[in-house]
Amino acid sequence: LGFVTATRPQRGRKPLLDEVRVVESALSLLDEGGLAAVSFRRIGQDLGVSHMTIYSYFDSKDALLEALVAATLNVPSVRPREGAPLAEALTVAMHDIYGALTERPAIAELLVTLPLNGTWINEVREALLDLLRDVGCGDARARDGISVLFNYLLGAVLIDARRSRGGSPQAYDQGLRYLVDGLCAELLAG
Amino acid sequence: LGFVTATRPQRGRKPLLDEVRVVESALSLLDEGGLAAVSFRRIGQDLGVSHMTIYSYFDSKDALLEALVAATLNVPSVRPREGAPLAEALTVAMHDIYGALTERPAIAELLVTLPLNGTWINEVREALLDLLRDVGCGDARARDGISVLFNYLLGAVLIDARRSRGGSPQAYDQGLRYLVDGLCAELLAG
DNA sequence: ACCTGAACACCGTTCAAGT
DNA sequence: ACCTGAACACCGTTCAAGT
Repeated sequence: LGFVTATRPQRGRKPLLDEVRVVESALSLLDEGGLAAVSFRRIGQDLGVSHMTIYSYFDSKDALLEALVAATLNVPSVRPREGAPLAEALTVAMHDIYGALTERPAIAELLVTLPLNGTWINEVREALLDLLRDVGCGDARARDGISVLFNYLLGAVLIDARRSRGGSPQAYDQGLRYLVDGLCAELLAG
Repeated sequence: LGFVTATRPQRGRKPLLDEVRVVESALSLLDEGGLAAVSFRRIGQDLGVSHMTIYSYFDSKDALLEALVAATLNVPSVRPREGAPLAEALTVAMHDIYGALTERPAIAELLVTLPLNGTWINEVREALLDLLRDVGCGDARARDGISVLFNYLLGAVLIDARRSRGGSPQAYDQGLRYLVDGLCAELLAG
């Protein structure tokens, strides 16, 4: 569960919990009962503490939810690999993020609902931007490209998650191909 | 506010309200304070009735929220116009839906959160499918096409709504062009 | 620094009762 | 059929008090 926890001076009583255990409990509640099942009271019950104890680790529910998003979005392939062609690197990264969000659609809902003040979104964003900048395209163009791809990714996850009689499973790859092709053609030509 | 209300036998007391007024109140609360401001209690207060009276018009909060989505998505251009080229008709319809959702981003969130059992989503879907079928493409292919476009549309609305330092305003049209071009090329060739 | 229960201000919804 | 207030089972969060 990759998110940073500052080392503390350890004065006073030893903590019963830590941020990771709270996040794990929250994620298991999320997987079982959806977003509605994630509450400070249920987490406290799950961990055998007062629901108020959770405030020792997260200042608010929004702060906890942001940690859930960060833990989910932390996939390795968004880190740029050297030497790989642009289209392939982009496609792999988008595919992995898609996979991570498809396994936990509620996290995609949070991506939409949350204020997104946290640092994690900027990290993911910058990593993807580096993928585009490596190929020598300008900053504004790279931002538009990321926006285009991420728009499509988020929409795909959210719709596919609750598809009743929608498109086929290949529909996502099909659209992604259109976008990557059009994007790369314009980037390399311009 | 285009959604159907069945005419009733009118036995017993004359209603104080009707579904349209409830929806209007809910939408004004939504525009002022976001989704969090939409509650049966506040609507009742706004309309000068008990919060329980709202249950006379909508069986549950989800039913009310679905009506809000239906009222917002009811844009004229999704109805097929005869003689217009496919790419143009699709682009216009997508553009109008995009505009409607951009003015009320919370409705896009609802599109994501809600179960979507209602009939309205099928109507919009069928209307868009007709646009594709008019050009003679198969049913499965048409569904995939709609899925691709709608994925992108929803993602774009949700991201653009809370964009802090994202892509430029043209980013949406750019991606839409890639998708429509790729889609039409494949449809007409295959 | 961490933990706790009571209390506050909200929810949606059920119920029983009124017209 | 429509309207209502009390009550129930939940929330997140503040507060004061404990270790």
